[in-house]
Amino acid sequence: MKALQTEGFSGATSRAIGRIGGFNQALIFYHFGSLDSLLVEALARTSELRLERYRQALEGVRSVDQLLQVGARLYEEDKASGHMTVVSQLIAGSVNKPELAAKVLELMEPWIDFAEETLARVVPPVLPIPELAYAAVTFYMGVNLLTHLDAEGTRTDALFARAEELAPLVGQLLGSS
Amino acid sequence: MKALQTEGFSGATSRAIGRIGGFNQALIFYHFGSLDSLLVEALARTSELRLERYRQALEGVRSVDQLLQVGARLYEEDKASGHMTVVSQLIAGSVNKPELAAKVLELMEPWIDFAEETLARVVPPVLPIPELAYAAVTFYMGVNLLTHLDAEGTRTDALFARAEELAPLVGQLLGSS
Amino acid sequence: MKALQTEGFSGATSRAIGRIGGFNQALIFYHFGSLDSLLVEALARTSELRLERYRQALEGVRSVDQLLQVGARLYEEDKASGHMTVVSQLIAGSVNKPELAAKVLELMEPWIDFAEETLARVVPPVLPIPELAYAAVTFYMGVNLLTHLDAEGTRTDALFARAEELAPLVGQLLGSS
Amino acid sequence: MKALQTEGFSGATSRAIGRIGGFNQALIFYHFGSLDSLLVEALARTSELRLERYRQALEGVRSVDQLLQVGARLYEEDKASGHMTVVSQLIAGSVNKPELAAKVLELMEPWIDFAEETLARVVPPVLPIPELAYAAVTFYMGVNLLTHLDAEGTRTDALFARAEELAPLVGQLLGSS
DNA sequence: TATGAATGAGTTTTCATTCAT
DNA sequence: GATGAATGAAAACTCATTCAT
Repeated sequence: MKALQTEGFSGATSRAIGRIGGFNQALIFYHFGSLDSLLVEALARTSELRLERYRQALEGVRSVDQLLQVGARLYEEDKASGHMTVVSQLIAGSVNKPELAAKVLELMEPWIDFAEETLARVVPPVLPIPELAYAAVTFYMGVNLLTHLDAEGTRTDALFARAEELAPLVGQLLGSS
Repeated sequence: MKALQTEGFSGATSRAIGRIGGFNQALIFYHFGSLDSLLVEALARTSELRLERYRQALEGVRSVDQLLQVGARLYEEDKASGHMTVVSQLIAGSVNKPELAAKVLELMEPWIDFAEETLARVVPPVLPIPELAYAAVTFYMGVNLLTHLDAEGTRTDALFARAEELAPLVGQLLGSS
Repeated sequence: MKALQTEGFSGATSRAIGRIGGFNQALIFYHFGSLDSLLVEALARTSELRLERYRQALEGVRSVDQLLQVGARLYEEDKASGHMTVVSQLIAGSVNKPELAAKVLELMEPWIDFAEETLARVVPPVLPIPELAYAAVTFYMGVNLLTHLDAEGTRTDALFARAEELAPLVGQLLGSS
Repeated sequence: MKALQTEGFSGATSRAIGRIGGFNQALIFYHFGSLDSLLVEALARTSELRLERYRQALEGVRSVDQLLQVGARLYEEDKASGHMTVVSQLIAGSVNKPELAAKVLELMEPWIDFAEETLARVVPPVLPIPELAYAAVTFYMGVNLLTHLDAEGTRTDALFARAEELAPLVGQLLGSS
């Protein structure tokens, strides 16, 4: 994960990973068979850990208002832990690697399901939950992708801040429908 | 652009580009000095062309309703032309290349400005236009990134379809605020 | 010559020479046929010019004393004009290029002859003039080669200074034999 | 060393070295990091070996006479072993490579010291030992440089032969001062 | 005379992966 | 489990040279 963060997908070579992790590069192949397998495994682990954390953090949430507040905190964690970079780098890096793409897609499914479950608790049922969930995930991918460009994260931070501010209004709007 | 689409950032090597374009790979360095310069140039060109197209397509738009309708069409064009892949691949590929990242960021600015101008015409002024614009661009980056995972584009297509459907409702909601 | 000085033999490429001289690299091939021909030509010209200058400066010299004094001045000129680097770089660069080596050798001959003529006027005839001349040229090649290592030339300068100082002594010694 | 001898500095490419040595060129980078490091290492080793040999061969020497005799034999060894070419090629090749030049210079220092020590034992103390030592090293660099031009070494051989012949005379001359 | 574009072979270096130990 | 060495393919980039204009 550290390698993906600092070197990007095309820089996350076996040598780089070995150097960063302080071990022999051949171990990657001994334990994982191939570089891509290691990367997928890294994605799988961080994905599972984060999903668990999301579940726990959002289980009590019942309003858009709360959702946005807790979401902002989770976003900070994702950023700090490097989870974000792993996700966006692997997605981007999977363009010409069908097997990698397939596994990434597979790991994305539980997130879409989770988004649906959560939104179902929070949003009036008139709204199309599946599409909304996919939109939320899509948006979050954009956040992932832009994270390193928007270096200090000022703009995205501002976004979340503003969203929290407006949350009551949104809740009201949706509630009124 | 074709190389980025079919091979991804890490596969868009000078050899691959030369092969796909049917010319000697050394020409890339003769004309552009480096691979990255070529890629940035490709991004700059498609970005400019698409922005021009967006301007023309959205200049008459005055409602969220219309915006979503025209937006769905523009999205289809972006996808078909390969513009999307260039964008997401270069952003993702710029993680460990500060100069590349800087240039990509530079090329993104006019889009954010454009999003602000457009939203200002379409959305009630109570809403925070700058944040909304950045959110829109972020969301679109997510769309770019997921494009190749969601191979036939079914899910994202569904998203746009649903959005168009709901556009009047959104307009009503916002209008009522 | 400037290219050989600043870039060395292996860096004196057609592109580098064109850039430094401010002309199109293809001109080298138009006018000289090949890179090596250009380099040989450069050596030939500077060699001829310097030999002419040496002849004129040393024609009146009749003692070791004077020879060392004038020699020190000629050495300074060689260094400043870049003549030295051209010589040493082309000799070194000719290791695996027989034709180049042959031409360089050819250009060296007049210098050996000239050294013999000059020494014959200056040194007692008991001494083996041809060997002494070759030794002088050899020594001077060493000076050429070391010039860029001994950056400010302090050590070689000290050598010449000391030699001038001791010249009368040497003259005496040789005269007494 | 063989590559430097047969191909010269600009021809001592990783491919050439690998081919001549009968190993994969990538090994150069695995073991030495860069081509230049390999070359410097080669110089360091031959330099150390030869210096050791020089020390041992010259330790008992107490007269110019003997010095020239032993020197001629050491010169033959230097030529046969390829030590000469390595030295001159690396010096010449370091023109536009400051780090290489620095390391070459560093490796030359012990030789100058050694020359001083030896000359101090052999030459009357009236003479300026440091300058004489530097002159000796400089001369020997010239010998190195000219070695491949003067293919069969006839002229330089003659030089040494003549010097041995004249050694007693020189000793006498110096002794008389 | 001069130029910009083009080329194929070359450069150093890095890659993922294998393998003997 | 772990390591250092090894490999062949490929990376970005540069080379001398050619050629049409």
